[in-house]
Amino acid sequence: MPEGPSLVILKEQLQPFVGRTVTAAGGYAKVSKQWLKGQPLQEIRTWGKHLLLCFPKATIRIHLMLFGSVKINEKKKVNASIWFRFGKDTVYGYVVQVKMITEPLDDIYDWRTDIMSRSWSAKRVRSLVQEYPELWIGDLLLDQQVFTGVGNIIRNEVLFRAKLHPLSRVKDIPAKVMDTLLKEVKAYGKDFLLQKKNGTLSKNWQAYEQDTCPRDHIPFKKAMTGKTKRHTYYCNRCQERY
DNA sequence: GTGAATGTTAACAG
DNA sequence: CCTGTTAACATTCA
Repeated sequence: MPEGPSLVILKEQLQPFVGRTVTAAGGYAKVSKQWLKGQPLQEIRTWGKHLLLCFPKATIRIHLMLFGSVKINEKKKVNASIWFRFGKDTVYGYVVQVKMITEPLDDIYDWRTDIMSRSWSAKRVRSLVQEYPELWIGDLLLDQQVFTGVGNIIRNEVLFRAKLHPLSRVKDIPAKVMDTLLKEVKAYGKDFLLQKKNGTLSKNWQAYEQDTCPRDHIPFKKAMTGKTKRHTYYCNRCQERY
């Protein structure tokens, strides 16, 4: 369930808990939790696929990985990796990876690469991209240090929108095409968020999990491209390979 | 029942 | 030592 935009939705759902105080916390995640009791939830942030629950003493980082979920007052059969009670309400994190962060967030996170952040900077991302001239763009798009919050769906949709082949070498991609790609990453992040909210996300996919190219009406290629063992969907005709 | 899926990292082999 | 592969963590859906 988790690419950058899904985390933004999660953050919004949890917003009512900001300002409330943890009355108990637990879960099987190997992270200390006893300190959470009595801590008010000060703020919720996201960095790509990281959900950051900020308390005075420290921040709890939650990553949903592939199967994780965060639920409010929904007790499942399986134990929660972590849970927080706020009086009568409980927030559960199921099958999530949990980490405690004590450093100031600004020291460890570069908000300029987060596609869902107001601080996102095409300029910053472009200069980072140039540090990997030999990589295939399809691989680099999944690098969270460069394209923070991009997952396999966004990767496929954005390559299609930019008419760019996943097996293009970064150094061979014309500047204009790279600019288009960066613009589409940001734009599709926004579209993803809106479509997910109104339940039309998968309906609007043009490439991901599709059989036919909507532009050329020929079959998409479905393959594991590059080093990444994730499926890529692309059209050999309209997505140019540089 | 089987396999694949919006993910990442630690352990291992060469 | 560096690099590439495999295992591991589980859940849900087709």
